[in-house]
Amino acid sequence: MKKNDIKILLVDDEPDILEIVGYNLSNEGYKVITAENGAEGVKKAKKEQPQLIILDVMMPEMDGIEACELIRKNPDLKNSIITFLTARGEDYSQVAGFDAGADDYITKPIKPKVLVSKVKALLRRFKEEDIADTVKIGSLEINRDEYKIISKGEEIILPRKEFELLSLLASKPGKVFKRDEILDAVWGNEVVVGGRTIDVHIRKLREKLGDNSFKTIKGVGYKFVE
Amino acid sequence: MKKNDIKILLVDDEPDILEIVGYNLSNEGYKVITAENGAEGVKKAKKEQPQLIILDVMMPEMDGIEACELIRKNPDLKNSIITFLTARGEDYSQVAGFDAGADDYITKPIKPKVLVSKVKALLRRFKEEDIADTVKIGSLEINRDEYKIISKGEEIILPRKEFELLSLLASKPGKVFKRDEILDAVWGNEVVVGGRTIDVHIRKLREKLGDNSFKTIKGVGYKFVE
DNA sequence: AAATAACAGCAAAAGTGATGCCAAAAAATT
DNA sequence: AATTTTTTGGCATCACTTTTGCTGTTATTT
Repeated sequence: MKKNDIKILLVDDEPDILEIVGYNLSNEGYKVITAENGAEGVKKAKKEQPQLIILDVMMPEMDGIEACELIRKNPDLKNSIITFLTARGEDYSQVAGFDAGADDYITKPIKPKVLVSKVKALLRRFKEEDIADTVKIGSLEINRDEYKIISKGEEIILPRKEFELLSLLASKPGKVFKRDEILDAVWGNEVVVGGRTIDVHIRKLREKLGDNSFKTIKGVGYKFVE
Repeated sequence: MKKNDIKILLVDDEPDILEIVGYNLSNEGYKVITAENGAEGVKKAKKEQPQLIILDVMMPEMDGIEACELIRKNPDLKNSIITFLTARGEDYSQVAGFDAGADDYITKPIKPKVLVSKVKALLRRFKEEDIADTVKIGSLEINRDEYKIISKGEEIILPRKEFELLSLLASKPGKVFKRDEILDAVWGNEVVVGGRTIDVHIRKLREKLGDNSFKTIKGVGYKFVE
């Protein structure tokens, strides 16, 4: 998982906090989602499945503790890390927060450096877990692990040869692959297949992904463009 | 792992701190080991393999930061949780501490209730990872200890191979496991079994858990999806 | 400009190979 | 010994792959 795939949900009723914390985390490369109250926070947590949730304790309507409990009840979110934002001296809320299932708390006033260090430390474990072998080209996402691709948000499962062909072409967008090269890479240099084989696979890919992505260079080969 | 099997190493040069923190944690049922300086702390950490290490930052001879770095270098201790004890306002040491590989910090003066809550919270993650050897994926719950699974609330006992196969596939939902990989992981690379063996086990699992969870990627392998 | 040749697109058909399924044998557990 | 689990081989099937023959297009030659 790359850094910019890590989502952090920030829940606070003060726009200033949202602004400054959000800015600092975005700057570090994280994808930041914000919510302005507990209810909205819970909703977005369920929808976005963030790895880290930063919850202000003191909020109108639904406070952080309650939101935390609701979030923890959701099984999909049980691996998320939840940390509270709390003013110095609110020791009571620390205890209650931990009981509600929080992993940590951050005290206000917030110091950007401390915050970022803390977030990194909290996420360290999470990061180490899964590094997906996935490549992104524009709106196309190729996932070698799962033998599937995501095009325009839609998941498509491709047969082996088609997948490998796409995988090859998309590995260097813009580069023209000669027919020989393709044959070598996808079919292996021992196997000999007829001349029209590649075309047919290209056609299948065009059907599934849209014509415009695959350009034919006559007499040479094919290339993939965004 | 029972609570009284959990070891906490406490490193501080002030006997008072050792006394009060140690007392509170012992009271909670944890096994507490103490050290009075950094060097001793590192030594005991290596020897005792505690799950949680609480390090005072300010100590004569070897300070907490240095000790932390040394501990983190030890591969056996890389899963230990390290938290610093620091006086309020020492923001510098917080940052340096995280850089040195700490997971958290606790500010002095220490409030027993906060301390205990925090320790519990820190250990919770640890417990979930290593102790409760059970994994949840959607409505499926896999209990490696007892070789059984819970699917849609119903408890199912699976034979070894079936269990291991499911366990493997479900360990990374979505990921396609190639036949070779499966053979390696479940059967071991020395043993050679016929080609139809995997199919049959997949079939059994499909019978027991429902068709839709196991997808076949022809020419590649299988994957588990929710 | 017309004729020719080379090339790629296309659809359908044929080929192939991997997987599903079964029933039965072998092995392991009880 | 009885039962359960695991493996196996045969067969059918289906998905994927490759071929085929045709068409249209582009490039080359005359």
